[in-house]
Amino acid sequence: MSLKHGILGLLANGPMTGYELSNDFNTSLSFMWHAQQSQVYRELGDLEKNGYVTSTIIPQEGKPNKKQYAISDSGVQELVHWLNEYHFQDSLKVRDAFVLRIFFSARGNSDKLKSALHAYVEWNKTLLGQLDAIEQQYLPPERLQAESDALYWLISLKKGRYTFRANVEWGTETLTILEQLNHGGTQHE
Amino acid sequence: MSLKHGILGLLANGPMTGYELSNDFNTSLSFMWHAQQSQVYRELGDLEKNGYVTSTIIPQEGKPNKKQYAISDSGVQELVHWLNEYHFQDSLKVRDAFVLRIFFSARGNSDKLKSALHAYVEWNKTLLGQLDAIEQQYLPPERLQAESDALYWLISLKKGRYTFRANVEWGTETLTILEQLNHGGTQHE
DNA sequence: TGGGTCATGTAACCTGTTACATGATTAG
DNA sequence: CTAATCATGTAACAGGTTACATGACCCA
Repeated sequence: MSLKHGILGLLANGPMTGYELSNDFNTSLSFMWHAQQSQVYRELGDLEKNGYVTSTIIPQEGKPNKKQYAISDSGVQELVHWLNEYHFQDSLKVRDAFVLRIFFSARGNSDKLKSALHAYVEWNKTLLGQLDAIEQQYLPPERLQAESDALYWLISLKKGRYTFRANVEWGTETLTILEQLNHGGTQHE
Repeated sequence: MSLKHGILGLLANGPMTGYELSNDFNTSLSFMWHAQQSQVYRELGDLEKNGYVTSTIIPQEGKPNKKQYAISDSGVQELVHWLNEYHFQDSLKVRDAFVLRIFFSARGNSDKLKSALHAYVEWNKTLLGQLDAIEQQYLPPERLQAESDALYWLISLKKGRYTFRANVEWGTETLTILEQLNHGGTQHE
């Protein structure tokens, strides 16, 4: 239900191609909504069929033609309607295969688990660094003063920070617990 | 891919019915893996078709018959194989419609947003309380000493705590930011 | 007498994933 | 010369959601 609205939201700031949209969902937006390229193209097809967006083909030289999508009036209407629903229950439906594995890990290999946790912590630190880069690129201080969008950008970004920081803290604490176990005696596997 | 292994993991501790499995995924396990009842029944059908589980019908009086599933040898094998993969990339693919909405909220109604955030914070506090209840019910101190499973239970539970706590902190900070905005002057909508 | 729990599922639909296909240009 | 980037998509499949269907028992 929401990739649709993610696309409409982006197009509300100006026309974009499927390629550009897809890149955004895989880079600067990936900490709040991730999507596959093939999914974006399919969704754009549906949106156009339903009249929420229109498309124009832009010829290019030396590169493949672009197909640029623009939001329609009914698209804006649909976006605003969705926006004001503000329910959050769906976003709390967790599906975390990594934690699920750990839950069953008495049957697993504890060395593998430790190195996975280490990589997990490092990766979350990398993600935190990416958020800093995004902030520097899209949210210079002068923009925060001038544009009302920028504040909501910043708030969303903070959500990513809280999440990844929590992951780092949990991972680090867990590693400590597992190390103590090893030194303390009883070893599984 | 992982509901399958979640079911196998639970069945590794003893036989269960679809109804019981489904309840677990909607209550005590929901902070790490959430699943619909209909999904559990479908998955059990597939697992049985592939020989990972076997079923026995247990007649009951005054209640509908139970269909109890037990894990097979190849099921255990499949579980252990999955367990030792330990990759975490999937669990970091975010899809958070609430944050996405906020990202576009310059076009939305800020009073609605504030009350939604308030509810979000309260709900996350409720979830934290549920984790405490789960810990008290399943993880009394004596069990942590005695059973090696219990440690991994606890670690998974901590993940839920970190996550929901981060949500509370982010929501609270965001509310403060939005309040200041209102008092400071410029109002959207 | 109305709603909750116990207990099984099916069907239709929507969303997400993986893999494939094409083909020119550009940077290392 | 090889890999990445630009740019479009399709097809098949896997996984998740919503709604429906049945029926007895228990509690307020």
